[in-house]
Amino acid sequence: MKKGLTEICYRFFTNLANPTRLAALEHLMQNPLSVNELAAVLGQEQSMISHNLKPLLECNFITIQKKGKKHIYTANQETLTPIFESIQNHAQKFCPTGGKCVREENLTC
Amino acid sequence: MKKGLTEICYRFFTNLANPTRLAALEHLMQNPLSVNELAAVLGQEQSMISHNLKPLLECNFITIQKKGKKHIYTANQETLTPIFESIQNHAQKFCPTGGKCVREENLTC
DNA sequence: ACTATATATGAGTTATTATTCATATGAAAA
DNA sequence: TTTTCATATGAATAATAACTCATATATAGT
Repeated sequence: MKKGLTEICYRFFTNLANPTRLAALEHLMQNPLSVNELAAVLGQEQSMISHNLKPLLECNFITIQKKGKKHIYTANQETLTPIFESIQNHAQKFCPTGGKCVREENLTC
Repeated sequence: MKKGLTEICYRFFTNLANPTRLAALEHLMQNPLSVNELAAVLGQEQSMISHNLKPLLECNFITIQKKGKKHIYTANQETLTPIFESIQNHAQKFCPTGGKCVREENLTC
């Protein structure tokens, strides 16, 4: 692990450690959506979606494409697909019962 | 992205979105260490290290091995190596200047 | 220009998470 | 069996991040 990666990783994980942003990404991974479309599908206020898309955009987890009034956001599949796959692998191997861990004493993973 | 993965990812990212835990992992990726060894090398209090190792252990990002009084912690390379590699890839491709992003308008990634 | 629509931003509040300090537990040595 | 060393835990405080509401900006249509 290179020097400085800790800092990059911290920004990376902090950015993604948010249920609204993850839910937004989950939808954007399937197809690009506008802010209001995301708000509708997630049942959240528009301003909350905008606030949460901003950091995702800043770290290029998503890209924006402005079509008239609408801002269409697209997921960065190149980055996100392998990350989510790694997490799925970890979950399958180490948290197989979905909420409980392999090791008996650890119940919150 | 499977249903429920958002929740797993949230725990995953929340757990890792912490500079102390990332710094600890950075060292543990190189070789297993005890709590006090980590405290020394990170210049942090023992209780803080213990507090931060706990969630890492709970999600099996690290494992513990008790040798007498000492508790030796080992990084889960299988999970962590690909994750950190993915992040490095992302950083190289999308944040090449280390702090500034590819897209001009995004300066905080 | 004026209105409607879509999104972004700011500031205040609330909620969550991290840190610290004191203390408890547990294992080995004297 | 009590002392020491190593780690863990609890509770209070401090720090950080999220959410909400009001409002600003920007684009397009009338």
